[in-house]
Order: sequence, then C-alpha cells, then structure tokens
Amino acid sequence: MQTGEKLRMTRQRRVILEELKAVSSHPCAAEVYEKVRRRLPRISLGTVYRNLELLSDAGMIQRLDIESGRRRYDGRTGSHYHLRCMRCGRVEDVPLEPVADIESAVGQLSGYEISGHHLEFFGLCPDCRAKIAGGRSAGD
Amino acid sequence: MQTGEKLRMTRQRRVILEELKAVSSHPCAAEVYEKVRRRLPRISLGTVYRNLELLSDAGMIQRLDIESGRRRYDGRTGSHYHLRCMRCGRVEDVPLEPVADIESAVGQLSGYEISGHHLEFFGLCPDCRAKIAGGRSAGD
DNA sequence: ATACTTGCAAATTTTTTGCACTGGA
DNA sequence: TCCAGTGCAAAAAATTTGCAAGTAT
Repeated sequence: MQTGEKLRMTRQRRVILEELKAVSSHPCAAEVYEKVRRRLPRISLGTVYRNLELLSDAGMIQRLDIESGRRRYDGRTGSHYHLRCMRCGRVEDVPLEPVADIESAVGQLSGYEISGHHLEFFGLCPDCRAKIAGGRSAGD
Repeated sequence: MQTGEKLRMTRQRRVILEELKAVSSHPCAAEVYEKVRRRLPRISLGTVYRNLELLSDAGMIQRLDIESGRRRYDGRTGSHYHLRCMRCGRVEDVPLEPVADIESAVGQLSGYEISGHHLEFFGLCPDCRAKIAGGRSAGD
C-alpha cells in the first residue's frame, strides 16, 4: 500500500529486488532464493521471505495470491492481469489494459470501499496445447 | 472440470456438501471441519480435506485459490466473482454478471486456450469501514 | 463381496520467528 | 556508532499420505 517506504538497502535486499525485476516469471520465495543464492551463497531462506514481504509492503514489488499453497511475487508493481497454465503452472502477464471503472460499480453495489482488483485467467499455454495435441498423453 | 463424476455418497461426503451449500461464506477446510463435526463428531480433518478435493474435481463445489496460505471452498459452482475484506478476511460474492467475452480476447492475444477466469475485488467491508471511521483504532 | 472411504497419526511443505551477531547509513 | 537486518535453526500452520478397519453399492 504505502509506496514511499524508506528501506535500508542491504546487499541481500538489492539482489532479491534485482533478480525479481529481471524475470517475467512470477517466482515463489523458494525460486527467488535459488536465483539469489547464485550471487549470495550465504543468504538464508528466512531472509528471502522477510525481504519479499517488506518489499511488498513498501510497494516495490507485488504479492500474488493466486495459488493456495504458496505465495508468488511479481517485480511489476503496476496493476495488470495474469494468465496461468493449469498444466505446467507458469504464470504470465496478460497483454490487456486493466479496467478501472468496474471498481466503483462494485463499490456502489456492495458498500465496500474497494482498493483494487485482481483478474486471473487460466487455461493451457501454447506449449502444453502442443504437447497434448501432438503426443496426446494428456496425463503428466 | 468434469461435472458428471460418479462419487459414492458416503455420510461424510454428503454432510460436507450440505454444510458447504448451506453457507454463503467461503470457508477453508478447517472451518468446514468445525461445521461438519457438529453433526459427525468422529469425522477426521483428513477426510474433510480429501472430500473437498474430490467434490471440487467432480465439479460439485468450487476451489477458491485467492489466499496464499489456505484454500477456500465455495458451494456455488457457477462462475461468479468475489469480494474480500482486507481487514477481517471475509469473502463475499459480487452482485455482478460475469463477463464472458474477455476470455476469447485474451485467448487470441496470448495463444492460450482459456478455460476460465477469476475476478476478485479487495477492500474494506462496510463493518470494518464503520469500525475504522468510528473508533479510528485501525490496528487489529 | 469388494472396492472405495474413513479415522488416525505421522510426514510434507510453506512460512514465520527467536536470537545473537553483523553491517549500512 | 547503533539499530535494522542477517543467518541459522526451531516452530507454526496447512495439507497430504499410509494403513488397517469400515461401508456403500
């Protein structure tokens, strides 16, 4: 929420942020940990978790609660939508402009004070479509 | 997906389904367990987890992956949207017609075969707005 | 009768936390 | 300097799973 937080920029924090901004996948904490570890071998998983939360709170990255078992993170902070492949699990950004005006409509109807919305599409990515069509071994 | 599954209807399964259909909240497994336990005191949490997954697979209920740490379930199976209060955590249905045609647009743009979408709004529910406005003790 | 289900408990998986030490502003 | 930040390891929290016994069809 509060976008202007003042965070002390430690080496760990910076590398986590850089690695997250560098990818367009939407990694979970463990995946960020693996990437960061290549540059800072002694970093701990706990530090990665703590920083991902702090960076989210500071508005420098975005939390993605679209899976039940694990939280994913997104280096893009602007509002945008996601597309998830139900077969391989990848999460991509949707090339579509966010709709802003539905929020006020929902606010009126519900009495809520709306502060945002998430829109997520799910289906099969091109790769998985090809695999299924070709080898027709739909099972894993 | 496959809505016509043939599930053996055990007592546990039926009660879980009934309790879930009876509420408009969107309970997690532990909450369903508590409700069901009032009618079947010896049911185990594992059975609740197993059945919620089976019922979801059979298309008789709906999985809600809108929180990172726990999965919620919805007795309504038709496509509809959700509204979550960021303060008290409640999840309600949105009184808004699902938009169907955005799916084909996204499919065209992305190359995905889209099978559905989730739209979730978040903000403050009327109760929490009142509490904050009145007592202004925004903290828990 | 016989698979499918259940209860129970242990195992997994993901995330959080306590604490003494370290390093950035 | 000095306090926020870190590494490490243990604790929590949510979910899954193995297995012997029970039950719906």
